[in-house]
Order: sequence, then C-alpha cells, then structure tokens
Amino acid sequence: MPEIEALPDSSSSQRNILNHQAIEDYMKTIYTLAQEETPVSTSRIAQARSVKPASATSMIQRLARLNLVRYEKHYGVTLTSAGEKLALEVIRHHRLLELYLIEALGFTWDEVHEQADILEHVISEKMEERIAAVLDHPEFDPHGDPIPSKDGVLAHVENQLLSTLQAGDRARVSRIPDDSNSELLRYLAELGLVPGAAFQVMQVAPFEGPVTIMLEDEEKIIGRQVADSILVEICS
Amino acid sequence: MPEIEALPDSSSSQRNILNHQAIEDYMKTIYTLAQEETPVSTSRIAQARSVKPASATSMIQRLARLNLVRYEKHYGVTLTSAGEKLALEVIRHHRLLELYLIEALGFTWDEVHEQADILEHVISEKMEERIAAVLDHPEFDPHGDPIPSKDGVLAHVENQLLSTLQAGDRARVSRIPDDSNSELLRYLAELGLVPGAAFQVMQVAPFEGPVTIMLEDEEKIIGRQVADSILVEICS
DNA sequence: GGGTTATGTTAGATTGATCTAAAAGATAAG
DNA sequence: CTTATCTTTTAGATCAATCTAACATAACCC
Repeated sequence: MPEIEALPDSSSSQRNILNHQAIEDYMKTIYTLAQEETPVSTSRIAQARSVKPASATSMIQRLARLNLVRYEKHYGVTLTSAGEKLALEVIRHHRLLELYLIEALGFTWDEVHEQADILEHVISEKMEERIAAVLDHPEFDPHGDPIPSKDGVLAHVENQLLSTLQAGDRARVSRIPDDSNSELLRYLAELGLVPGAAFQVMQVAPFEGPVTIMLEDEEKIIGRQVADSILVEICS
Repeated sequence: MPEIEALPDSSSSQRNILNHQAIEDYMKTIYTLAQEETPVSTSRIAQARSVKPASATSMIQRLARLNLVRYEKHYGVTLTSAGEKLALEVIRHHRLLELYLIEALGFTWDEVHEQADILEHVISEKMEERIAAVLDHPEFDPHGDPIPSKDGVLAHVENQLLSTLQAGDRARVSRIPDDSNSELLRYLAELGLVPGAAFQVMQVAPFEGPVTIMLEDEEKIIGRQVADSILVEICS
C-alpha cells in the first residue's frame, strides 16, 4: 500500500523535521518565473536552478504529488494556492533576513543574498516573528523588494526600468534585483543609487548610450546596461 | 580509480556548497562523548544521535575516510586534530547562537537549543564573526557552557554537581546542560538558578532527599534529581 | 575454554536529489 | 504532411543517510 507523502505542514507544531530545502527552492523559483510568464516550462525551471531538465521534471512531479503545483505534461506548471503560500513564506524569510543581516549584523548590501538563501529554509516561525518585530515589520527589503506579509500579501509598486526614462524626468530608485552580482551592487551603493534615492535625468544619450543623472547635487553618468538593472518609480 | 572525498575545507572561499549537516552533527556528538570516555563506541554514538548502530558504523567509516576520526573496528573512535577543530567550530557556532538568540532576538532560555542546533551548520564565517562582535566576544553561553574561541580554545572551569555540596557551602551556578528539557530550564529560570547565581546550601536531606538553598535571601528547596542537573563552582 | 549474550559490522533495500542517455512529444519549415 | 529540431519525459545510475536482517567479534561467566 503506497504511502502518500505528507505535505510540508506549516501549521504543524513540529516543523522543520525534514529538510525541505529543495522543495522550497523550487517553489521560490517557480513563483518568480511565474511573474514573467505562466505556465512555467520545465527548461526555464531547470535553467534557473542550474539543474538538468530531467531533474526538474522529477521534482515537478513530486511537487505536483504534494499539490504545490498543477502540472500538465509537455505544457508546464502553475502554482496552486498552497504552493503560492509556501513560496511567499520562503520569500518573506529571505527578504526579512536580507534586511536583518544589514541592519542588525552590519552586513553590506552585496553580501546578504547568499546567506539569506541558506537561512531562509531553516528559521523557525518564532525567529521569523522576532526578526520582523526587531525590524518593526518592514515592508521592503534593502533591494527595494516588497516583503510579503505573514498572510502572503505583497505591497505592489509600479516600476519601470531607469533606462526607459527621458531627460527631465524625476524619479526615485525603487528596486535593484537582489540577485544582481555583488560587483554591481557595490558600484551602485557607491554611486548612491540605492532604493529610495531620488534623482533627475539630465540626458539620455542615443544608441544605447549612457544616462546622465543628477543625484544629491552631483552629476553621475551610468552605462545603459547598468540603467537596465535599476527599477524606478517616477515622481509625478 | 577511486576519487577521494574532499575534506570539508573551512578555509575555502566557497564553503557550504554541500550540506555537511550530518557530518557536523556526528562530530559534535563524538566530541561531547569523548569528554566522558574515550574511545567512543559505536553504540554510544548511535544512541546519542538516535540512529541504529549500523547507521553509525557507516558514518564512522566515512568520517575515518575524511580523516576526522581514527577508527578501529570493534574498538571505537577518537578525534583527529582536524576532527576536533571541526567539532569545536560547530560548538562555537551553537553556543554563540544560543546567546545571540536570547540577547538580540528575545528568545527565552529554553527555546534556543533547538534553533541553534539547526543554524549552527549554516552560518557563514562572516556571520559567526559579526554575531561574536555584537555580543562582544563572549566566553560563556547562556547555559554557562564555555564558547570555544576562534582558534579552538575553551575556557576551563572546575565544576561539580550541586548535589555533591554540603550544608554551609557557598557556591555559584556555573552550568546547566543546554540539552536539558525545556520544562526543567523554565523551572530553574523561575527559581533564579541560572549561571552566575550565588547561593548557600542550608541543608541536604539524606537518602537522596531534597536540597535546601538560600538564594537572594529566599529559601528554595529542590529535589535531588534537579540538584543533579546543575553544575556549580564553590566560592572559597 | 566453550557457550551465551551483547556489541559491532556487513549486506542489501529505501528515499531524495541529482545525473546521462535514450525515447517520445511538440513545433516549425519546407 | 512529413521531416528535422527542440523540448520534455522516462529509464536507469549514483551518492548520502538511513533502515532491517543477518553475520561476526568481543566479553563474560561458569
């Protein structure tokens, strides 16, 4: 008689007995990819997780058995509501941890992603709660990403790429993807281009040329590639 | 040609790629058991880790291949210096984390063990360092256990069981084993019997009877079993 | 010193997460 | 509409950590 695998039960008093790292990582990946395009294909998941497609297929099948995703062969996956809940929980952990590592432990912007990626799977409910309390229940992480609330609600911000602005526009940095490489993050921190920073676009050179901005009374010139990795909110 | 498994290399820049949880847990267990009696037998390890002897044997063989223990069939294991170093590293993590969870995140005495047991395997060098710094490089954890220094040195304190004291003795609580059950820890905290607390023994009832102590001008009576779980340092 | 008991080890199975290689399904292009 | 290509799935292997069952060694006791 085949045993049915138990769902990772977040309401159970004895959580974290099994290491569900892999499951949680896949869920996070699928959630993120689903933002861009749904359903999510096997190969996109495999690529994002740096595994072979065959490995992704087998994990997808397991996730489907756990009712975390709906899966149709040769078509793709979508998250179930249980799946979305789990993904948001992990993302909440990740973002709270990133902020905490900076605020409480003096990490720098570019160092936190890696450590948060590990810790996100192992902190207890209690620890999540205490971290959130110490940080005064923040809504955004240091990269400007919204932190899902306990019940899975995400603040929604209208973003656009900095590179889409025109000369004269005033805007505020809202997000830098937290998986950008560390070099870039350090560079941006040095320039002062961190979430919240307000600036005005002075000039946008044609042919994918550099963008000149005025930030804190200083002119900064950034390449197009950099401008493409910064999300902003226009100040109207 | 058989590949030799790589040693968990703490000096490597890319640590924590593989989950060496199991290895670290065994090393910690063996280190602790070796304090009591050496060499450490398979069954003691198996019992401490709540696995079957067969499982312990196979892990021991792996640890021996990694040069973390010396192993002689049917005799037992002893730690190599690399093994002791690893064990002390994990113990350092554990004890720093226990203190940190209490000091920085408002955990209570009885809650920290479990969470520290998980976190100890996943915090980076950097995080360990920052936690130690925030705590001002403490020498003892909240249960009175010495925290190994970065280079593996342990403060040594001469301890004895509270139950071995005699009426009239003055002493100070030095340690409560951190794996004592939570009930007991909460009870002791309530009584004020925490590391550092100074008291005088008033009476020791015969036939394994209760011990009466004077602590902060209040008389407390504790059972023999409780007295057996408290380590003290005589104030001479 | 030889049998009994306790302790340890080996053999073989299982589960999870990965892989490679091969087969099957979907897509696209003449 | 048929073939070539690309994507996905299946089959089967590997490795770590565990288990059970069976075997081997050590210890102990008369």
